Amino acid sequence: MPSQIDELSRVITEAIARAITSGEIEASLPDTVPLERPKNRDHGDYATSIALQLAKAAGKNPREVALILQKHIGTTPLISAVDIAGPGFLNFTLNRASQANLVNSIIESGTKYGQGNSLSGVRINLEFISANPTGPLHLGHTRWAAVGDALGRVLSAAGADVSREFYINDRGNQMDLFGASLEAAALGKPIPEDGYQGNYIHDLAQEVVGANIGIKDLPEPGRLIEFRERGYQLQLNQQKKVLDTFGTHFDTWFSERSLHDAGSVEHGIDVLRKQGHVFELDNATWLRTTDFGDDKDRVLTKSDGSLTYFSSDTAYYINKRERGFDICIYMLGADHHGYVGRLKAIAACAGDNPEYNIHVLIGQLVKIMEGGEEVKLSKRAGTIITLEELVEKVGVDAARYTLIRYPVETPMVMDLDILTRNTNENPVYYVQYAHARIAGVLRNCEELKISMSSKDFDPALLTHDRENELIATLANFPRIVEGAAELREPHRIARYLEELAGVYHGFYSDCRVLPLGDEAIAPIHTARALLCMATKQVVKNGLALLGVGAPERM
RNA sequence: GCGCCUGUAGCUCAGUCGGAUAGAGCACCCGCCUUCUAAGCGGGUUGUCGCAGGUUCGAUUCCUGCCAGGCGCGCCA
Repeated sequence: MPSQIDELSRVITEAIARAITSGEIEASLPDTVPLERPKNRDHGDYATSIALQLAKAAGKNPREVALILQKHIGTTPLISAVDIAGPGFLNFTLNRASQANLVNSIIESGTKYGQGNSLSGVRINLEFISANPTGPLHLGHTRWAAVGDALGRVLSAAGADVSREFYINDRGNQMDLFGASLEAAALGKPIPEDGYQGNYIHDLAQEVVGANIGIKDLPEPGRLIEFRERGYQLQLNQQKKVLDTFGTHFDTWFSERSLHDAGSVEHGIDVLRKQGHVFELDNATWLRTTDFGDDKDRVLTKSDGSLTYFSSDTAYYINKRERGFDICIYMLGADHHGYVGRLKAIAACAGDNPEYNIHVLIGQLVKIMEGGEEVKLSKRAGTIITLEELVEKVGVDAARYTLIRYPVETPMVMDLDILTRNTNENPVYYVQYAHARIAGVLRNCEELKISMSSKDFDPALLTHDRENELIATLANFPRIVEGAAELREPHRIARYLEELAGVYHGFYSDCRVLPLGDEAIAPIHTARALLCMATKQVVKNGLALLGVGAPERM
């Protein structure tokens, strides 16, 4: 079914064309017609500023242009009125009954309503969290666990072929430090100065010892390696388990070591060399990233022959592209924003388009408030808040929803006290409550044997302002999903759901769904029940995109 | 010094190609459950959109400069 927007856009374009042919307006036909939902409902269902834009070329004042277009548009089955307002806006009021047909099509589409194809055929590699396997996932990781997962769902809904990937940083000095820290903890020795200090190290060390009898008696350097490897596996499994309970799943757990073992790093450097951006200096091998806007060139192979972390990054990117991904999305913390330039430069050096093939999202840090005070987070002092602790305090749904509802570039503040309260101070309940409320109404409809068949649906009955507003809001959902995917901003889904829930609650207050008292069952009850059903579907679909539950009862 | 992010109501924050009277929740005040879930609804109060210029029919939005806060600038990983 063509959307209302397409239909309106077509009607307006044709009107402009007629106005041009008749000589009333001198202008060229615009490529697209700007159409928006006016904030103020008095301004109709849709509005366009096209007259203001054409006015310049036409040499007429905008209201005159609007008047001419208005004449050429006339009315159609979809449009019941066209008004001119303000400096020259054209405001469209749609036929309410024709809009109400949407209810049936939402119910037919079911879980598919909201999905689109704006990204169909695009293969996307979505990498997020990518923590070191040397400790529990903390708050920063948790923001990505929620947002990254939601983004994956949103991109899929837009038709993209998405693969979620967790890059395991299991190579390099920090792994040895991790091993040494575990070993020291197990032997009752002081943890190395720059080692891992948290309490979890001691617990983990005990776990390693318990599962590997005799490990404490191994000779060096085998003992340290054994602690490192056993600890690595346990810690990684713990991360996987926690993410699983959080509802965040990955298609691929990609080990940095495997990149080296497979010779991918050398291969990556070769690829870049062929592109002509690799050079030797001071006994080291460099990538000339400054050719593409990076602030300095980067070392791939150090003068002692060892490989840098940056060489893994380049190899990994090239590996992703060779696996067939069109777009590589990276989600990084604010403390890594310096990577954006060099990652883009890697893509450019590989001969790709950094504006298309690579997309880096930078998430600002999360501040935690408890008891009216900021909780200071420090790895060293062991005062990190883990994903597990957060979930324990506020639950999966509240944690996910709260982390998702803000744009990632907002440095957000999480107030644990508010999250813990099951009140409407927490927007997740506001949305979930709407879903549960509708579920309750529908249960009652069933009990009263109100027909829920689409055959008995009469769209002409849904003409109340509240009904109209609700239908208009439901109609926006596909656009919201598409926009969220396009802009990589899943928070738009959450904001939309809050609006939808509000509109539904308004409808609920003013429009009685069930027959009152001994009132006979009439077609209006069926119409409203189906409107409820469509709304429930959209709330459910929206929450599913966020990975948040849609309860039938609360 | 250079770079990225942020600055909108008392608080936490929305605000996609520039649009009409700048919004939501919380907080505060006043109403609404003898029949659908009151975790709700309706009404009221709240603004130098950090500051100063520029672009134009029109700027919270785009450009420049400045101020404030956060983060970052390794042959570390």
